[in-house]
Amino acid sequence: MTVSRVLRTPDKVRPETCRRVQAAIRKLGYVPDEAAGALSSRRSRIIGALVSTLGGSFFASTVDGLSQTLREQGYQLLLATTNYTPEIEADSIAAMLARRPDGLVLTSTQHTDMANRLLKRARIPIVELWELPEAPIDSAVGFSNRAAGNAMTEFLADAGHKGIGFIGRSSPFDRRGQLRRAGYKDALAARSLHAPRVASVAGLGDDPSAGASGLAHLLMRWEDTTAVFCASDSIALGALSEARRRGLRVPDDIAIAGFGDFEMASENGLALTTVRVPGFAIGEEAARLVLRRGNGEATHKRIVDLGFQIVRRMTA
Amino acid sequence: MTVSRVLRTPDKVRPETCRRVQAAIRKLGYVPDEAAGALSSRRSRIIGALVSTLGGSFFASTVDGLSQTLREQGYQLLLATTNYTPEIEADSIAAMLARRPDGLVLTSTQHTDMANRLLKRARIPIVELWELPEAPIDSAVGFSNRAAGNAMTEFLADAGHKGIGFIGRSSPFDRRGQLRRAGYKDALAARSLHAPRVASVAGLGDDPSAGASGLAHLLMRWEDTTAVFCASDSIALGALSEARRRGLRVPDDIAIAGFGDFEMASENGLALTTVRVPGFAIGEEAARLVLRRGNGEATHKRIVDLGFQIVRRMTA
DNA sequence: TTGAAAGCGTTACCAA
DNA sequence: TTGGTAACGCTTTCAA
Repeated sequence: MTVSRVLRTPDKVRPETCRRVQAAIRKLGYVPDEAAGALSSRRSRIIGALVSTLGGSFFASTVDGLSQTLREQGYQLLLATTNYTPEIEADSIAAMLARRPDGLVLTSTQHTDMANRLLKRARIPIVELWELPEAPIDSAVGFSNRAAGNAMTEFLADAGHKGIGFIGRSSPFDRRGQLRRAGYKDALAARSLHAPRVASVAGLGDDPSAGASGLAHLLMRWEDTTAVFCASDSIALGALSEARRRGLRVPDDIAIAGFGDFEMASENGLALTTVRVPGFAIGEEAARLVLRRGNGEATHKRIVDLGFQIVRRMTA
Repeated sequence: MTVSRVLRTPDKVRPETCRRVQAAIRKLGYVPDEAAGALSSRRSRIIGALVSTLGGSFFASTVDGLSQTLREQGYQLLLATTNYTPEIEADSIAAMLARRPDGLVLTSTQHTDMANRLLKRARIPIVELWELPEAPIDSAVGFSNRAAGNAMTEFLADAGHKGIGFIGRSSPFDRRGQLRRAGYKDALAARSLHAPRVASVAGLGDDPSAGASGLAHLLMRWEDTTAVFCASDSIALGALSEARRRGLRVPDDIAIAGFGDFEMASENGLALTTVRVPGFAIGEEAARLVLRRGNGEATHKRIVDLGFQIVRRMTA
């Protein structure tokens, strides 16, 4: 009826009628059924997002940014966590596709064949986050983890360090961590410094204990290490606490740099020297991009580089 | 047709037919439309969740738990962030209701009148999280913030402290923080210790700088303060760093306790004495509860107390 | 500017 | 065990 018009295109209806309808809506407590609308119009106004986990600080702000921007545009967010498991991701993608979302946002970089097939067939905008893939499925928003790893290592080298270690996870699913490590290695090679000194800590998820054992490992194996670059601020915190336990002064005896610029890294917290990455902005931009592409604006840049920033504080 | 049965109730169909249908499904790449199913069956298999923000560590793990448990049960999660704004919450509730979710999960405790009306009328299970309200809208999963605040203050008093301060936010929307503070005051009164020593820091969201300025304020106003209880671990980190700046030994000169047991508080991180709260478990239990209530099992407990735990580490 | 009719892709219900 | 038919509550399209 006319009700639909009042709700979707109020200007196509006579003001008087409009008011009458709205009054009725209020009186009856009518809430339109978007599911029926979606079925009929073939637009769901839903965007799906897949993240490995919300813990660990990396993606939480991105989901915040996504959610906020989508809401402002009248869209809703369907969220699934994959727990770093490609099979769960594939299942979740299938489940989401069954809701006919107007777009999909992914933070993982490894997909099963099944997942790739589903994504291809879906014919909706797909945005990959937190990296700049060479061959994106559709489009991407993020920054170069490799360049970031490189930049921080260069920063440490510029500060005069001759022995620079790296602490990260060894998980094969942590593609981004591997890229940061690759950037670290690039820098060492470019400076002809020394062979890579890497402490790879087993397990998923960053946590401080990885930093503690990583620093211990590094210091035992390469005594002249004077700086460490950690793949996340959580790891850096662990390294910091291990250094303190050993009576090492930071940054004089050992410089420590993190990654992520989590809240705890701030001036009044750890005062951690780190790499700031635009987590929230990635979410906002992903929302805009997925909606634009959904509107058929295929002319836009497919890969958006939001950059990163070295933040110098007290630990390096 | 029979396809629907093969998908929903495979046991109601002859194995042979079942196989043929499944083969066809694969060959055609058929993905059922859940929206249409929802419209027809009046069950959407969607649960909506509203959180103030994912940043700040408190709710991220709860959403992880929710998402994981819902997925296991074949449900999906519609997520919205309200940015601590009751009006946004009300809008988001309306938007979610338009999707006909089978249940709603809320982390905020303040709702606008409009929101309350909508919630009442919805006739779906509503689960409130992270507190034990005296009069829940429907049901709740959490723990007593007041009891937790009380317990930590008692812990500090038991350790012999005679001057105990509290640092928290002053935001009126932070109901839970106020309850923790109330618990702190209860304990002081029960011990006949001293009048409350509260540093209320303006602003939304916990962050370390609140802890830094809070500690400075406390120490200036009440010189004989030897312990502070912070409304979150982030605040505690700020207090810790301020103490360090002042050359104060922790816990000898000043004991510092946090709240939340965030990752950074762990043994290899800050080694922070804190209150552990079951964030992930709240999410899991909320998922189970909302689904059970949706199945008409109205007999279950409406308020689930998951408790908390004082974790004694190195700072108090 | 408004209304009537025909779907959208499922599931519920009833026959066969 | 299977298939036909009628909703479910919208939007689209077309006619008035």
